[in-house]
Amino acid sequence: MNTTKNLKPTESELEILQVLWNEKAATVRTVHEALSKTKDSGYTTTLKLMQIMFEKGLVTRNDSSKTHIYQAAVSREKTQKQFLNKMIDTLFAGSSADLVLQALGGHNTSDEELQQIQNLINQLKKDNKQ
Amino acid sequence: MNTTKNLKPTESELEILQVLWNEKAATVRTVHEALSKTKDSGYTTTLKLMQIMFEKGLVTRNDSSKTHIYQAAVSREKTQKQFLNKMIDTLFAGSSADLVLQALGGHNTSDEELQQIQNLINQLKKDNKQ
DNA sequence: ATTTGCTTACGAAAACAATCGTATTATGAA
DNA sequence: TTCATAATACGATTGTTTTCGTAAGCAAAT
Repeated sequence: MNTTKNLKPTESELEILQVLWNEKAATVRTVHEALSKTKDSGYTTTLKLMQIMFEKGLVTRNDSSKTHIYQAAVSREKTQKQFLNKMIDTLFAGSSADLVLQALGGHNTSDEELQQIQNLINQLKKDNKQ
Repeated sequence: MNTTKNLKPTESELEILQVLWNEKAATVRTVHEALSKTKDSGYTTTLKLMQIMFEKGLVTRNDSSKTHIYQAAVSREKTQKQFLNKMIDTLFAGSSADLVLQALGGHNTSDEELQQIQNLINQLKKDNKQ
């Protein structure tokens, strides 16, 4: 059984999670600084968002010192899967293959990446044979 | 130059577009009926949403008869690409390959679909050589 | 002609998300 | 100890999305 609530992070929450996933742990200040590169909202906005995320259980925090340290409480992979499934559902009529085709076409993908995907496909083909 | 405004459809608007893409053309009633299978909001809600979508230019409509006929004004492909890019950006740190790997793993993909993807990969590899 | 039923139009409420201003508190430096 | 700084807490505002109620129009059936 999984007690984790299945909350879909909002747009802004995703941006914050992105930073936390990269940094592993970070203060509001650090997160805000990172976000400032691409958007310009105030510090208290970031703070408030992170407090809300804490209430929702999207992040954990260590408040043993005055400056709290935050960590993501949901994994990158799980979140990716969550959004991917939603997207396949509402935008690709349930076909993950269509999504893959669309993602690969109209995009530059390096040989290296192609090889990675190739490997996975080979693996999946083998699995299908079982 | 492209005069099409680049509006990102909302969640509910996507659901409606999905129906329109499938049906090619549909009345509010038809769309609402289709949506009713998976959600339960009232008829006028669907109506209002479609009116808003009309104002935004997301759909066109033929109002020559009392019962208007709607069509999607944005293509499925263009919209897919729009969301895919956004997602790769905010959730996969810019790596479309990561997205593909995640979409293929943890999912059942038929041999047929795998073959389709395989073909595209071969094509892309060839293209990369140019 | 009147009623009935389905339609659009549209304002307004409710729900949700993002933003900020201000008060308060902890901490280290003067 | 006092002061300056930087942090949290949190209410309030603003903006956007979703929802619905109600009015008004049209058309077919009675």
